[in-house]
Amino acid sequence: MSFKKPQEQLEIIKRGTSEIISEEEFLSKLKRSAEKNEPLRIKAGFDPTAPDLHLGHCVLLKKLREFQNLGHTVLFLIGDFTAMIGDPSGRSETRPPLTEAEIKQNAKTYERQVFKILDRDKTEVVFNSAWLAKMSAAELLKLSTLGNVARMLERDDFNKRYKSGVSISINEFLYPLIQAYDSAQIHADVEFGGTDQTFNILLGRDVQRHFNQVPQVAILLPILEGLDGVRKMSKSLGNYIAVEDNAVDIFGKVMSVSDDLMWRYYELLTYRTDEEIKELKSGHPMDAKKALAFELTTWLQGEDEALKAKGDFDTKFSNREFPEDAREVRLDKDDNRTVLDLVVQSSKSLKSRGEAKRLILQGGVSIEGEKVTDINELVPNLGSLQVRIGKKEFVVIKIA
RNA sequence: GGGGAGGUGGCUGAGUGGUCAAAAGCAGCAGACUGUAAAUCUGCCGGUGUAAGCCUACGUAGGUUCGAAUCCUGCCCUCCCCA
Repeated sequence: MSFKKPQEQLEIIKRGTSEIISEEEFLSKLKRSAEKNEPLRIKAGFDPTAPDLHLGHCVLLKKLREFQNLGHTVLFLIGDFTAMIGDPSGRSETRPPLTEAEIKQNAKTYERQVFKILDRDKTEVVFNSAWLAKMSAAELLKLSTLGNVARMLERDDFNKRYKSGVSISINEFLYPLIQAYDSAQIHADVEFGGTDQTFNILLGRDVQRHFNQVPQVAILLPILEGLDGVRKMSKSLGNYIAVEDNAVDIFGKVMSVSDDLMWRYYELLTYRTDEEIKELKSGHPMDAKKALAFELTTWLQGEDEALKAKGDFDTKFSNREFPEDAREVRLDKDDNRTVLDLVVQSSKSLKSRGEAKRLILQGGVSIEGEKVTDINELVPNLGSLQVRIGKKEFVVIKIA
């Protein structure tokens, strides 16, 4: 296998990254790889507790894929051992430790999602339990001497939590070290992560030096904002687009994003060149957004699904028509069925009767295109009815 | 080990015996406006009920009281100061 010129590779990888530490080191690694005709080992670590991958992860995965396209090997590291202990980092509530079976299950889910984007042939999936489970207490203690409290407290999130009086448990101090140790174990040439991983990745360099290895290069990627446009995309904030969302949802969620955020998504998630983006900016924002939605949907769910999703979106929202493939619900005859009953019986999204009542009273429900606001109005007791519940739910109700 | 502060709805955070299903903000939902944008404005925002009400809920288990998020006791958890 032959590699592109190191300088060219650097340019490709550099695009869209937030920082590379350091570029010179990276370049020399690329040079050596090309000379020896050996792929670089690119590490990316994942926590198996949250197997619901979203676009935030995709920023990283897309970059990894670019590396693979250049001929390098991705080491997809699943932090199963760390998950088994129960990682409390980030949030105040401690997560319950996962069982071995759960972790296996999650890892499978991971692979299913990840290979939508990564090249399976150039990926090695590794579990850190392979070496950590065997680690002795003595070795762990030795490792822990490589870090110190003052340094740990430099890390931004620790620092904030410490100052504001939020608890930090000892094992959280161990996590960065363990992650760093992983890098030494797998002899990573490069480690990838979001900018929030800076500290951990840099610590990896120290640990590798300790083991007489050439330290890994840190490649840091920007954090993708979620649908709200402010906070980072994350599952717990509910502002995410999951890799496994269905095409209609992906398309719809992208369309609901603000114009500003749309350009950010273009930059971080697509292969569009600067010129193309400029061109799009000069047109109507909605066209650009539809193009983005289509592109991302295609990426994750394939073109056929994306086409359907686009069609669906156009009928529902652009043309405000009732979609043809709306969900169908069959109900038995009932002479006394009110609008409220109908909505409660057919909706999937409403959690309580009170919520349904509110929705109707506020004008969020229409039957056969007519807005209905009287919850006690009786519904016709025959045939089929097109019912719209809230913004997103469309149901065809068949009464027989 | 000693001393102090605290744990409230998805989150932040007010509330120190009845007027508390609990202020305010954020998030969420709906309507108006639109490009299903965003921003803005309006309404809603524990469950059930047409409603009065009832049920559940202020870390947890008890207790005091006609009445407790509020007072007392035990337990769990967090933070600060001292050692």
